[in-house]
Amino acid sequence: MKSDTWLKELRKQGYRLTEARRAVVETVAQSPRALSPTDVYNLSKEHYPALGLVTVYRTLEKLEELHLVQRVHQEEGCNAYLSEAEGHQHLLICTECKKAVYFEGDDLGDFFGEVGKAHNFVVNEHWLQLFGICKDCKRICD
Amino acid sequence: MKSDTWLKELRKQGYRLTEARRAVVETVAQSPRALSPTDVYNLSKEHYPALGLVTVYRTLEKLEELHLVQRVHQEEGCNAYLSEAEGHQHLLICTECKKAVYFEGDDLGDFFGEVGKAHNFVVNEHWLQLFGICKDCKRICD
DNA sequence: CTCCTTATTGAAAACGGTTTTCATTTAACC
DNA sequence: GGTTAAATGAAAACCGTTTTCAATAAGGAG
Repeated sequence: MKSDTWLKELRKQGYRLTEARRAVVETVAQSPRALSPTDVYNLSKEHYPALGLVTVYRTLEKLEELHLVQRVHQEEGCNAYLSEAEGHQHLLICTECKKAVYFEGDDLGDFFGEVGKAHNFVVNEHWLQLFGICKDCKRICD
Repeated sequence: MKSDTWLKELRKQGYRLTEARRAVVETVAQSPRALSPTDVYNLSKEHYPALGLVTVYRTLEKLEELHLVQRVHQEEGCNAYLSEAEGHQHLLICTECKKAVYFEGDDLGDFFGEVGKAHNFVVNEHWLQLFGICKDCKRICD
């Protein structure tokens, strides 16, 4: 269970495990799409109604510090959070249902180096995201 | 002169040419890096002190509508604006001085299609940005 | 199990960037 | 020059995020 791993990791860092934190972690860990703080708040409140929005912000901050979640940029906003993949991966996001999937992009490093060289840059980071329609949503559109 | 082209384009769309608008357009058109609304405000004020921040927002909005500028996402924020390139191009940004350069990425389409197929997605948009250090800043770092 | 310390919490206030409102100004056409 | 509606800047409203603070509760010590 991903949320248990996350909780264990939080504990290992010396953070306390509270009901509020558990609710937030559970929500984010099991979501197939990136969630905004408000999304997390609304979803988590169902399991822990006393939850405050502030706690959502603070917990997301910690999860990001520990590289358990990452911030995702989309057309609709740049403040959504998603479980991070292990290793260096990139995102493929469905523009209909917002489902997010990771893929490997190892092959691209060389190309990026070339681009850099051509412009007299030393490239040391890249940021790649694909957008499309997933099979499930495609079916509905047709 | 890029700013003249932009002003002409605004006029063509029926917008009026004001001093405030000229100042904003000039600032953004000639900037080598993406600028936040506040950046634009401060820089433009030097040429037109009566300028209001609201006008900056409104003008940037129009320039974006006309695809003369695009919004750029960076570590520091997602609300900076840069002249748009003609055709489909990607950005290479210096993390030191923020200078932005466009490059062609035509070769990548096939790869992206493959990634999509492997995950049962129809990919119809991609978002790619490289970050590095430009020659000028490299010299200073060394 | 109970006590104690201190991290964590939620409510409310503060904050900062963006948008709306509105009376005034001014560009563009006659 | 006169007219009209678009555009302007100041102020207020707005909204997502952060800070403040007193109350709560997690988790280690006894």
